[in-house]
Amino acid sequence: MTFVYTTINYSTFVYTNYTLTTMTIEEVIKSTVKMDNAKKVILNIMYTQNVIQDHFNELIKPYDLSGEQYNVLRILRGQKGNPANMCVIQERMLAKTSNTTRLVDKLLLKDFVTRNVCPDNRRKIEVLITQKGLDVLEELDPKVDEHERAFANNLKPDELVFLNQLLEKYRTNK
Amino acid sequence: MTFVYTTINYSTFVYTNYTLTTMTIEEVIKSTVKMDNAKKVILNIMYTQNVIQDHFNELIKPYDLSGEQYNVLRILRGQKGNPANMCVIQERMLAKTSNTTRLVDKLLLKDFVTRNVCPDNRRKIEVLITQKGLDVLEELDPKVDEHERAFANNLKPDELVFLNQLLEKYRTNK
DNA sequence: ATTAATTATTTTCTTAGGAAACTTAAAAAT
DNA sequence: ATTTTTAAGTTTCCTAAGAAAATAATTAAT
Repeated sequence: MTFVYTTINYSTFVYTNYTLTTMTIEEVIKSTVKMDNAKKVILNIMYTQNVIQDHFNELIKPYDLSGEQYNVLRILRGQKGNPANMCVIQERMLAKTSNTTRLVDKLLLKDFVTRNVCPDNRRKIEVLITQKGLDVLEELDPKVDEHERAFANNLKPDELVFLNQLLEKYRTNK
Repeated sequence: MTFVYTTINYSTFVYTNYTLTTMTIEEVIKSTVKMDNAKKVILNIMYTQNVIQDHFNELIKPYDLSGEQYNVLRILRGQKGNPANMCVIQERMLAKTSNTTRLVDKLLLKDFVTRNVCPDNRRKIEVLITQKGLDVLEELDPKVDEHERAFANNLKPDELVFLNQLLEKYRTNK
């Protein structure tokens, strides 16, 4: 067991042979001035999202999928055989501003989905995930699970629950 | 005072004449399947970041600034008269992948910064915020404060502190 | 003193993203 | 029955972003 000492800036501690480094947001952005908690929370959320996303992008890089494309595939799998039309995909995505047509185009090129005009309402489009799309998701499943757990394991189960509640309450809109 | 009833999906309640709606992440993405907390936290962080960013983008839209550009201006103001070179700006930004040269180019076009080769080390660039840049930040200050408080007020002061701690612990890396 | 390696920044190339206009189909109104 | 309105997607135009290569200056190595 080794001990790591730092210049009090970082809270570094050693756990068997891993070095865990918890950095406050001020340390991350090397802030010189004192921030209030309202500002800190925003920066913490923005930065944490960045860390998660970078980690996730590494994970899917070998699969030639963007995060958004992966997300659309997940939505389509969730349909359990039923087709989803564009506006259904749109409303289930995290970033509502994304151009769904373009995302589905990309997935179509890779044969991960099919796209057909809905016979009942010819304005609508029916998008379905293919077996190839399901296969790639299945291959990714354990890696995504591990990615999620890697972060979640930093907290105790009840802390995780509380973090969810706090975030949901924090974004309550007026 | 009005009362709003929903189909139990949303936790909607009425506070004087505001309607507060707290949505769980499952409600937001209209998830049909049960998710574990590890996954929920990730989605909550990603989605909350989206909500904050959309809100902030509305705020700065009239000023012809992107969020990243605003961030760079903040870093430069934080230098209190000392110039910052590119790599200093880079390391203080939230998204480390951004192209700092391009960001500074944009700010230069608007006369919000100056850019000069460092006399001591001609590889380095000294970037300084101009009075015009300081003025636009000052004009934005109260609006940014309000933006931060609007979210922070959804939580009690100690909840805010705890949320910061949980996020910092959550992203601890191994 | 030259060559090699490193550091700091910029440029290029390609792909992605946002906003708004456009198309087509269905529903509603007269 | 025809016109108007609304809905669902798509396309276009323009700007932004990521990755990698390139440039230039400094430092290190032989």
